Amino acid sequence: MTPKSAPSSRDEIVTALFGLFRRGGYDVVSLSDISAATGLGKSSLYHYFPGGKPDMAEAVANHRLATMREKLFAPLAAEIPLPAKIAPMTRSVDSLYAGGDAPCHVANMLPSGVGSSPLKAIIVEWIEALSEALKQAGIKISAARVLATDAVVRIEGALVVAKATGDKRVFASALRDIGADLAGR
Amino acid sequence: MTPKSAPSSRDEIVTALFGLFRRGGYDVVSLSDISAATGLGKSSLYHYFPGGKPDMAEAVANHRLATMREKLFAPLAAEIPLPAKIAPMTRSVDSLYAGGDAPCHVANMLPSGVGSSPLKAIIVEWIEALSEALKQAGIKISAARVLATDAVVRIEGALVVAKATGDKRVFASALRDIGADLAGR
DNA sequence: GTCTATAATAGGATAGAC
DNA sequence: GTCTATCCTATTATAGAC
Repeated sequence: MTPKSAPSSRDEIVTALFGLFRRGGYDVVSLSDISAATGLGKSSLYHYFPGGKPDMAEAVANHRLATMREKLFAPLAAEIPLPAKIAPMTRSVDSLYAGGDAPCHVANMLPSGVGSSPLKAIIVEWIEALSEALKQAGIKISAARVLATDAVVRIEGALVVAKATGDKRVFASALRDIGADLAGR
Repeated sequence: MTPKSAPSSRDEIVTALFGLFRRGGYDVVSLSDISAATGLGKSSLYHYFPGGKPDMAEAVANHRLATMREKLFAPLAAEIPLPAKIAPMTRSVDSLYAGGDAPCHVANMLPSGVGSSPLKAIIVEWIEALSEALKQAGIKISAARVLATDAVVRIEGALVVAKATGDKRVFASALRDIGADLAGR
C-alpha cells in the first residue's frame, strides 16, 4: 500500500486560518494575525505554504469545500426520503454558521478574488446537490433548480441581514422557512 | 432663505469612493487607489476627510443611505396601490445593483466594522419601508415583516450567489420572484 | 521544522510650500 | 485647495542559524 498520506499539522493550521479568513476576509488578515493564531513564526508558515498568503487562502478555500461536501452535499445524495435529508441539512447549516453568528466564508473571500475557483465550487455544488435531492423526490428538474437556488440564496442573504442588523433570529427563521419549502410545505 | 447648501465637489469624490468601496470592501481600497480614482493627491483627500480613511468610508456609507432613502424607501411610502410601488422598486433595485453585476456595498463593508451604523440603517430602514407598504395594502403587520425581511434577504443573497457563480441570471430571476411575492402573487 | 533577523515595499498620515 | 516631500508603521517575504 501507499504510505498513509500523513495528516500533517498543516490541517490544523488551515483550520485556524479558516476562522480568521471567514470573519475578516482576505485583506484584513495579516501574517501577524496568522502567526498569533497558530503560534507559529511567520517564517514557519512559509514552510507549509510556500506561495505565501494567497497559498494559505486557497488552502483554506479547498478545506472549506471539503467540509461542505462532507457535511452537506454527500448526505443530500443518500437514498432516503427527502424530508429525512432536509431536516439534517438545516441543522448542519445552522451549526456550520453558528446560528447566524459566523459569516459566510465564501461571501467574505469573494471580493479579494483569491481562490475563487473552490469558492465558486462551494456554491455551485451546493445548488447541484440540493437539485438532485429534489429531483429524486419527484420534482421536475427545472423546478428543482429554482427551489435549490432560492434556498442557497436565502441562506446567504440571511447571513448578511443578520450580521447587518445584529439580529440572529433572521437567520433562524430563514432556515426554518427554507426547510419547510424544501421538504414539501 | 438660507444659502443653498453648496453641492461641493466633496459629493463627487464620495461618489467615486463609493465605486471603490462597494467592490473591494474597506481594506482592499488603498489611499493610492483613491488618489488615482479621484485625480487628487493623497494630501488633498485629507482636506475633505480630516479623519482619513475611516472618515471617507463613513461618508460613503451615509451617502449610500441617502441614495437608498431617495430611490427606494421614499417611493414605498407613496399613497398608491401596492403593485404600483413594487414594480418600480424592483426596477430601481435592478438599476442600483447593475443587474447583479455590482456587489452590495453593505455586505462588503460590514466585515471591516467601519461606518456600521449607517450600514445597519440601510437594511433596517429597507425592511421597515417594505413592511409599512405591505401593511398599507392590508397585510397584517406581523406577516408584513416576515415578507419584507425575506425580500431583502433574497436580494442580498442573490447578489452573493450571482457573484460567486458568475451567473447574473440568478439575480434577475430572484428579483422577478420577489416582485411577484410582494405584489400579491 | 522552527526560530531570529532583516530586507523591501506599501500602507496611512502629516508638514509646509504654493 | 492642491501639491511635493517626508515620516512612521505595518506589511509580505526571504536568508540563514539551529
